[in-house]
Amino acid sequence: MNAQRLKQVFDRLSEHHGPLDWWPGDSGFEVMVGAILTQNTAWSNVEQAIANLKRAEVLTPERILALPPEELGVLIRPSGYFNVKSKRLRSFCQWYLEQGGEAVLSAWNTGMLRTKLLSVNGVGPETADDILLYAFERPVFVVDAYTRRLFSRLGMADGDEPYESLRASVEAVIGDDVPMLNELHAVIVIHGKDVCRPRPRCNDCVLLEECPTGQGLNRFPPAPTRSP
DNA sequence: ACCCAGGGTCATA
DNA sequence: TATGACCATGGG
Repeated sequence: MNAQRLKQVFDRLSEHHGPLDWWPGDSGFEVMVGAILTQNTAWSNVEQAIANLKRAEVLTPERILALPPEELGVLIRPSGYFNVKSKRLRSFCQWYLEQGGEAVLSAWNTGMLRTKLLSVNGVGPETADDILLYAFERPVFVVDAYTRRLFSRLGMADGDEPYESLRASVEAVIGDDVPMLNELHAVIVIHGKDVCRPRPRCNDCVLLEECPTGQGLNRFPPAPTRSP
């Protein structure tokens, strides 16, 4: 990963979209719940689910566990996969309480905390890194589908590398700058939602000059297939 | 009607 | 290691 290029891309996206002040949420626990609910799901759907949890006054690990799984499913239904996510939320809350809550979890170093998060059923690498960065403010880079698409179209990555490979290459450039890691993932997501769509479509791409066709990032040809 | 969304698990080869 | 099926709602 070219350090100068990455920083240039960050600066342009940041000037245009930022500051975003992520993650939306009133507490660390709410961020964690949101990270699970937003798996492969539009955030607007997650907002409805979280609003339901708040209205029912059950947005705490104890209250969620005290809820019959079927009722939990009804509350989070707007976020999709509600049977799966109901089970995942319960697994996470049980783990969270077993571990002793947020204060105790905060005492672990980042590597240990990450390993612990990944041991929870329903918490994969991206969800774990969402939680580490946005709930615990640890210096990790979150890799998601938007990241792969953007870096791939910019020729900065293959796009289908292993998660850890892409994460490490970005962290090697950014270092332990938590505010920058926070903002970087945020602007990549917002840019992805607004402009860098799966299908060729250019709105007002701030990376216009990166595009050889002069029509914006979305008119980039598909990533070149790598030779075996 | 179709595409997409801030993934993860599990079975299979 | 690496595919593929599966999970489900809501907005454009």
